[in-house]
Amino acid sequence: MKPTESEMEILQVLWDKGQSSVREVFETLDKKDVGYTTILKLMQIMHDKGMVIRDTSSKTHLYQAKLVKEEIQEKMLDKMIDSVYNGSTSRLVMQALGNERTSQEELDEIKAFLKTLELN
Amino acid sequence: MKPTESEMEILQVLWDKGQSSVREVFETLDKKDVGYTTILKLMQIMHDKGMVIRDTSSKTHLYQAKLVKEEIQEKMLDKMIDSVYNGSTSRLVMQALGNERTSQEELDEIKAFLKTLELN
DNA sequence: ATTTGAATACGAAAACATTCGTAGATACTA
DNA sequence: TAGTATCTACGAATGTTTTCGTATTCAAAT
Repeated sequence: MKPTESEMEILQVLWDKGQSSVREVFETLDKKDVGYTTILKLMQIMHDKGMVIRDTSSKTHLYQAKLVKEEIQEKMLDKMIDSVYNGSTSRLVMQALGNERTSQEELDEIKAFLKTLELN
Repeated sequence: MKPTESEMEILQVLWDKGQSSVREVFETLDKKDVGYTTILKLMQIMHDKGMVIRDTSSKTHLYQAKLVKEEIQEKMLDKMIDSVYNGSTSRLVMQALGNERTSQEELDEIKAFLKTLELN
C-alpha cells in the first residue's frame, strides 16, 4: 500500500483539513496545470485502493484519509533511511540539521526530545 | 533532474563503489528478478539524461555518478520535509529518532553534532 | 419546467518508467 | 581461425501513473 506522489499530495490535504470534497482538495492543491477531473479521478482510484473512505450520502462526496498519517510517514522515512542513507538514522538526522533551515526553537525541541529518550 | 527509484538504486552503487561497469552494478544490486540488459538500458538512459559520465575507451564501459550524492540526498530530504512534515525539520528528526532503530552510538553522534552547531 | 452550474463515472489517451529480446561488435580461448 | 563468452545498442512490449474529454445525474435558480 504505497501511495504514489500525487496520492501523497492528496493525503496531505486530507490529513490537514480532515474530511473534504474533491473541490476543496482541488482548490487547496491549486495546481494550475491540472484539471478538476484529474483530482477527482485520483481520489476515486484512492478509494478503489482503500486509501480513503467516502461519504456519498449527498451529491458532493466527502473523502477522508483512511491511512494513518504517522504510519505512512514512518514507512516513508524508514525507506528513505535505508535507500538513501544506508540504514543510518544519524546520517539522515545530521544532514537534516545541517541544512540551515532549522530554527533555534526546533533545535531546542530536539534536544529536549533526546533527553526524554535517555530516561529509560 | 529527479532520479527515478531505479535510478536511485544505481546511483547508490556508483556513489558507494565509484566508477563501475554495468556488470558490477548488476551484481551489486543482485535483483533476482531483473535481467542484465535492463540495468544496462537504465544506465544508458541515465547517461542520456546526464546523470552519469562514462568512459568508453575500452569495450566494457565504466560509469561514474555525475550527480553529487550530498546534493541529491539533501534535495530529497528537503522535499520530504516539505511534503510530508509540512516544513518542520524537528518533526522529521523526532520521528526518525523515535523509531526504535537508533543505537546509542548514533544518538551520541547526534548530540555531538548538536554541540558543534551551537558554537557559531 | 427549463436552464444552468456543479458534481460523479468512466474510458481512453498520454506520459513516464521498467523490462527484455535480439542483433551486432569485440575479445578471449581452444 | 573458429567458436564461445561478454559486451553494447536499440527497438519494442509491458506496466504504472497521470491526465482529461465526454456523458450523465442532480440540485438550485430563473
